[in-house]
Order: sequence, then structure tokens, then C-alpha cells
Amino acid sequence: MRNIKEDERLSKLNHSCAHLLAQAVKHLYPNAKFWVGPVIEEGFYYDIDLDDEVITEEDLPRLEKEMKKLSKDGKRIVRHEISKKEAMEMFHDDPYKMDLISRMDEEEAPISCYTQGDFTDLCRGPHVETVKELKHFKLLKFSGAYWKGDAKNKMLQRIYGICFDNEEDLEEHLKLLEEAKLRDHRKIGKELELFMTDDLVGRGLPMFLPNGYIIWQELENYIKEKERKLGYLHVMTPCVGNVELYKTSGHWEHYKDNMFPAMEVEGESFVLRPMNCPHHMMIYANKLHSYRDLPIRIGEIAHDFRYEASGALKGIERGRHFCQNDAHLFVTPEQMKQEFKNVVDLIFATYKDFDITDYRCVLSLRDPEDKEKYHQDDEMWEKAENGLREVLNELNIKYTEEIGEAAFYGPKLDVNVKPAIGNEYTLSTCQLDFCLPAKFDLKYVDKDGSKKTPIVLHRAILGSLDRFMAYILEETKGVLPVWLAPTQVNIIPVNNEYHLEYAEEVKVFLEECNIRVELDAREEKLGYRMRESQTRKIPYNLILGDKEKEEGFVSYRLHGSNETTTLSKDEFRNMLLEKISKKVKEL
RNA sequence: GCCGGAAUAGCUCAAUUGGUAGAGCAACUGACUUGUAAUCAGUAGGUUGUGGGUUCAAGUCCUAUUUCCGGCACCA
Repeated sequence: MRNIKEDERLSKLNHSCAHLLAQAVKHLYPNAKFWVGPVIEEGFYYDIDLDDEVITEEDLPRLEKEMKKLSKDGKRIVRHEISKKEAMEMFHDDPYKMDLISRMDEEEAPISCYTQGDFTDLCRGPHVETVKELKHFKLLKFSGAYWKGDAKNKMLQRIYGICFDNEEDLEEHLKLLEEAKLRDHRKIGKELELFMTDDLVGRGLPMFLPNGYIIWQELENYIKEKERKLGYLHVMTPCVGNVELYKTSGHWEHYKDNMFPAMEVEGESFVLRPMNCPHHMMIYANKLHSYRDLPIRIGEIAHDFRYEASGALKGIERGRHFCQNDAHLFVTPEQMKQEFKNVVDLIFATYKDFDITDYRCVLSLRDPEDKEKYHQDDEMWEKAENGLREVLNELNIKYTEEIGEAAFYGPKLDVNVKPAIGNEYTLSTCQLDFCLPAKFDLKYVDKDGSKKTPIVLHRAILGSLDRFMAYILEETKGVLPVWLAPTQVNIIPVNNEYHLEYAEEVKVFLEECNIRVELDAREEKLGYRMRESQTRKIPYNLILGDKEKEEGFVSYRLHGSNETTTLSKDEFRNMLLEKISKKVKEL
């Protein structure tokens, strides 16, 4: 998918197309007022205030038609530079433009307008020469959007579109958008029977079916094994906690609204836990630690519950119950950098195993102005933020800094990915915390016998197993590598009367090595069973008939291939076991 | 949560301006005994998400509600 924003020509084209859209809207809705119409990675949009009117399905074709008409008229797009005073006079009855102008500084950059025919818009530009160049566009979708991105503000109407230089590029892009829909993990999950939801169970509470749970367990084993080798100690803690626990940590104050409400039992208040930090803090506090014990790495595949806004729910990518690949590392100040490096190494080693190459590192910092969200301790924040920055620079990791994205207790490194469909999200995270250990009064005894407070690193590599699985499904289109595939081998005997016995023998032979095998001995044609096997995206499709039976061979066809390979059953088993144990990325 | 859209058989979808709810796949039964992406025939399957309303008549119109979808906002 092309990134419109990064291409100079397409960026200009799409920005001009946003103006063309606004002009068309103005013709159809003379009372329309306009906020902003920027270029984005996926094309452009324009935010429009239509008072009480709303954009409907029928409006997009109507607007497109009007845009085509305007494009044919071929008006030039003319730039004028004006003073702030002139701008304020020109747009005096437009509160949105006045809002923009009031925050502009003409010393810094000239204020400019662009006019095409009967339409003028305040804009920095640049634009294409004439509207004639805007021929190959499509309006894609519409929705509401809060003014200035603030839910407290009025909701405007937003229209999204995209524009290219020629019809072929547009067609190709639209085709890619269609194809992207096919890899939606919710669709794949249904087709391959990986997970389900039910209204009676509740919204945002997906249930993993046998096939999906196999994948889930493979992911769990994979990451736990990696962590064990790195000295992590795994624990199991309850999904419920006393409200006091969260008052102590500060989560209650910050996230109460996003937690399931408290349950009163025998005078005590409990909540479903939204995260595991407090539990792990208490495990650390269970005994007195020497500096010699540190770092202590406490890991858990932990079930959490968050009362997510209904509109945020999305399959297993974001539910109200999920499972974190969580760990808390308790370290001395001297160990902090090395431990952080180890976490970063683990993240990228994992991504290599899963062939994840398209990600973005973000150093999430606090917004010093936001006194409400962030724990107040300037020195602590400075120390933590600089610490992270130094490690990232030392490791030569490319990252961007984002203000106001930190957790309330400390800054973090987020590793974000963009799925085939929808917005970027965080897969892995490593957070530096000087705050909670103090709140829980955690201590270790240092060399000199004095008691000191450890630093905590919160980290999640696979993030939530659920979300990670969603990502992998979309990346692979459901064609999982053998080690993750719910069924790894499907055996299809040619003739049940003559070949079933051999098929069963091969099945047992493979199952002895924990290979996940199915035997399809239904009274159906070979072609029918092969088709179903392929549709289910089973990696290895084995055909066993006379030829194979006599020699002790197997013939297999890989998913999506029409080539057949014949091997002895020993060779086949060894090959498969090697691929599974090495977690080979492709089939 | 907000704006908009949708909901019909297990799944994917049909059903003129309101006028007898259908098809393919899957399931089941029978025949066929199969060499690489759908063998044939038959059977069964529905209070059209749910609750109200308008109408001689509602899948279709109105209304409330639930869930899902596209965005927005949120994401420890």
C-alpha cells in the first residue's frame, strides 16, 4: 500500500483533492463550514461542519460527480499571501478558520490562501497548478470526528478520499484495499474456527476454540521458554485484587473508569485486575532481597480485564479480557541500562523469529504540562527519560519521541506495528518505573547494608497474546508456519479400503513425535478432501495410496502449492521435526 | 462513549414500489470406492437479532433496544 504522505507528488495531489472535495461540499451544502483537510498516509480527508445535516451513503457519489464536474472546468489553483489582518477580515464569519488564523504567526510563515474558481481556502499549500490534474480520485468513507480531536468538542463530519495521477494506480490501490479486508483476523478466525464470541457471554469477551487455543499455547510456550533462558521466574497470580492494592499503586486514581466496577464482599472491595504490576510488586515484597539477588525478573502470562469503550472492541485485537505476556524486572540503578538492553534484544530476537520487519519504535515521554496524568517528580522523570534515550542511542535504534504518551509512572519504549486494516498499535513495550516501587515501599539491602528502593522495568514482548495472534494472522493471511499451525499434517488416503491401514500407521508414526496430525478418511473424492485441506490452510497435505504404501513413503503437497514431493516417512518426519523445533518462519 | 451503517438457515448471500421468505455451501440419508482445490440424488433446516407500533397485509415503514461493521475519542 502506498504511503501518500511520503510521496511529494501524491501528497500535493491529495491535498488539492481535499480542496476540490470542500468546493463540491460547498456547492451541495452552501451552509457548510470547514475545519481542516490534511493529507494522511491513506490519502486525504476533510472535516466539515454541516450543522444538523449528516453525510450519508448517497452523498459520496453525488460529491464525486460534482468534483468531476469541477475538475473538468479546469480552473487554475491560485495562491495569495495575505496579512493576518486581511485573513481575519476575509474569514470573519467562519469560526473554524478564525480559530486557525488566531494561532498563526505571520512573522514565522506567511499566511496564504488558495483559490480555485468560486472557492477559497486558507491553506499553507503547496497545491497542483489546476484542478484539471485531479481526475483519478475516489471518496472512500465518511464518519464523525471530534473537532480538534477532543471528545468534549462538537462532532464534525469527516470524508476520506484518495487521489492518484492515473486510473491504473487508483484501481490498483482500491484492489489492495479489498484484499486487505480478506486478511482481517476476525474473518480468518471465523473461517479457521480459531475463536468466537457470543452475546450471552458478553461483548468483547472472545473465546478461543480448540484450533485457536493451540496457536495460543504455542505462543505461550515459545515466549516462556525464551524468558526462562534469560533468567525469568514465572508466577501465577489471581485475576482479582483488593481495591486498596490499586489505590496504593495509583491505578485506581488514574484508570478507575476503565476498570470493571468494584465488587463488595464481606465489607471488602475487589476488582477484576486490569494489569499485574501490583501483584508482582507484592511478590517482590514477600521477602527481603539482597543486592546480590537482583535483577529479579518476575514473569506471568496473565489474564487481565479492562472495561474498554464499546467502540474500541475489535476481535481479539482489543477485547475486555486479554492475556498479557507481562514481566517486571526489579533492578539496581547500575543494572537498569543493561536490563533495558536485554529487553530490547529480546524484542528484536522475537521479531526476527516471526519475521516482523515493519515496526516503529517510539520513546514515549510525559507531558510536563499534564499535572493530572503524571506522577509529579521532575527529577525522577528527567533521570528516567534520559536513561532510556541513552540506551536507545547506544543500541543505535531509530526512534521518534512522543510527548504525553508515557505511562503515569514512567517513560517507555513502545514498538508499534501497523496491521493490514486499521490503526497502528503497540505490540511490545518496555517501561521504566521509579514510582511504583516507592509506593509499595520495596527495598533491597545494598553492599553497605543500607536499604534501597529498586527500579522496576515493566515489559511485554508479545504484548497481549491475543493481539499478537491477531497480528500474526493478518500478516500470514492465516497461513501459519508449521510450528504454529493447529493441524500440521492432514493425511488423505486414496482409497479407504486399501490404504486406511497404512494411513493410520503413518498417523501414529508422526504423532509419536507430537506432530499434530489429522486423518481424513471420509467417503469423499480425493479432490474434495484435498480442496478442504487447502481451504483450512493445513501446511502439509499427505496423499497415501498404493505407490506410497508399498515403499513406506509419503507424498505431500504444501499449502498453496501444486507440486508433489515424495519422501520416505522417516525423511518426512525428520524434516518436519527440524522445521518445528527451529520455528521456521515459512511453511 | 460519540457519528454513521448493518443484522434474513450453521456459513456466504437473494427476496420489485409493503403482497406465499429463497439459493449455494455445510449437516443428515442413500448411491458412487475414488491419485491431488467441489461426484450425484434426496431430506431436514427460519417467530427475518429482540420488544413495541403503523397497516387488510411488514424481512421491507416507524420506534426502542442489543450486537456487529466503518471512523472518531480512549488504550496503564
